[in-house]
Amino acid sequence: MRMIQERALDLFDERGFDAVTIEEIAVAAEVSPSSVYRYFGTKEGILVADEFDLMNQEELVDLLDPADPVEGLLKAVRAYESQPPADVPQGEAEAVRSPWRRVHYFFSEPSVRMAVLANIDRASQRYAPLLASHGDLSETQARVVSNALAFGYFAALERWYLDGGVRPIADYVEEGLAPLRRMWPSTDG
Amino acid sequence: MRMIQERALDLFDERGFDAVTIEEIAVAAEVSPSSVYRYFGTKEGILVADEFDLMNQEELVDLLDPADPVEGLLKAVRAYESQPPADVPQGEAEAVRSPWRRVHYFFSEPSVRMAVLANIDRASQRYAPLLASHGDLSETQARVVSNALAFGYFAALERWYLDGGVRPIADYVEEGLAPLRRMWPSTDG
DNA sequence: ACAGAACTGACAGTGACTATCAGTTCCTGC
DNA sequence: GCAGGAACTGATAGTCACTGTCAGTTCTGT
Repeated sequence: MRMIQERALDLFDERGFDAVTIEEIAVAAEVSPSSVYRYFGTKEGILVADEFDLMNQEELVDLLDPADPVEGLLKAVRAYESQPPADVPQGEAEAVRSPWRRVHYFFSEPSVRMAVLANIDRASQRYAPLLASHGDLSETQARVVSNALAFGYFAALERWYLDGGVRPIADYVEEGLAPLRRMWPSTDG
Repeated sequence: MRMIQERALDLFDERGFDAVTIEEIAVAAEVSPSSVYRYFGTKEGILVADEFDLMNQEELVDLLDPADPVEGLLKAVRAYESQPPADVPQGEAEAVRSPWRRVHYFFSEPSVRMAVLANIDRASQRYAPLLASHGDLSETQARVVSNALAFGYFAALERWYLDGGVRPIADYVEEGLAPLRRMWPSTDG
């Protein structure tokens, strides 16, 4: 399954997202096209799959403290960035390990961008109830704030991408989401 | 062109979005499938097209005052809601005029939802520079805040939909986006 | 009346995605 | 060991959204 992702990524980098067919990916990964769809559902899913499981884990309920969600989000991003590089041979170099290679397609390929938006939307839908139950927000407000955080993160990630991915993502999240912190005046300063 | 939209909407209401093909829509609207694609680009576009031209107009630069964008957004929504009913015969009843009929698909049909998200994303991208130039936000912050507003509006609209569309949309926007107002403390209270 | 632009329909083709069926592997109870 | 079922995989056929192109038509401006 990781095999499919890596082979697909190789082909995408080589010839572009649109120019690669599922059939070719299947051949390169030595599986059937059926299996590709079983695993990822869509072509975009190969790139987007579980990218935001970062937000899926129930364990993150603690992390995304409703009293200060921005700080929680920052913690999650920092944890993600500092996580031990995936079980990839060190020699394969940064290109494989770094999020850049995949994230690049999030913002350069329109259909992938849409898939990411949909994923963030789903993550936000799951998070909103937590915000409503633990905070002092109405359901509507919780949904709005949840979207503000989730898509605010997306905006920060895009800035990171547009800057070439040199500085840590967390820097952009911290700076970009600073205005949103005013929403919780009790934790200001 | 409005003909295509209305005929398509009739078919969607009758048999469901997925069960209707572009071919059938073309036949019903007495045009060729080519024309449908020329006008709307995608099947979802028939429902989503210019739904957010509300935000496209440059005239809204004045409306979406960077000093108080939430209030500006509210004004825009109120203006949209109170606009004279489209040139539809009065007899055809509310169902055609009201936004409900189309918005319904925004939240019930996943692919349409994705298209709406993409549209909001584009609108936000256009608005962010205004926020950066007129306000005291960095580019990254402007982008984040722009997304917070745009997708916050989306969340409020969904709540309106989930409630059955009985109260005005502006009510949900006003209530839902209240927390975001704290971002501009100067205009608070 | 005429040249060119703008619009439309017809056609052929691509490829993502679905549904279904049959074969294989793996896990369980006896 | 071995029947039986669940889980996984591959193969096939089919649908349909979407693209590109070309020819015919209508609508300009001069």
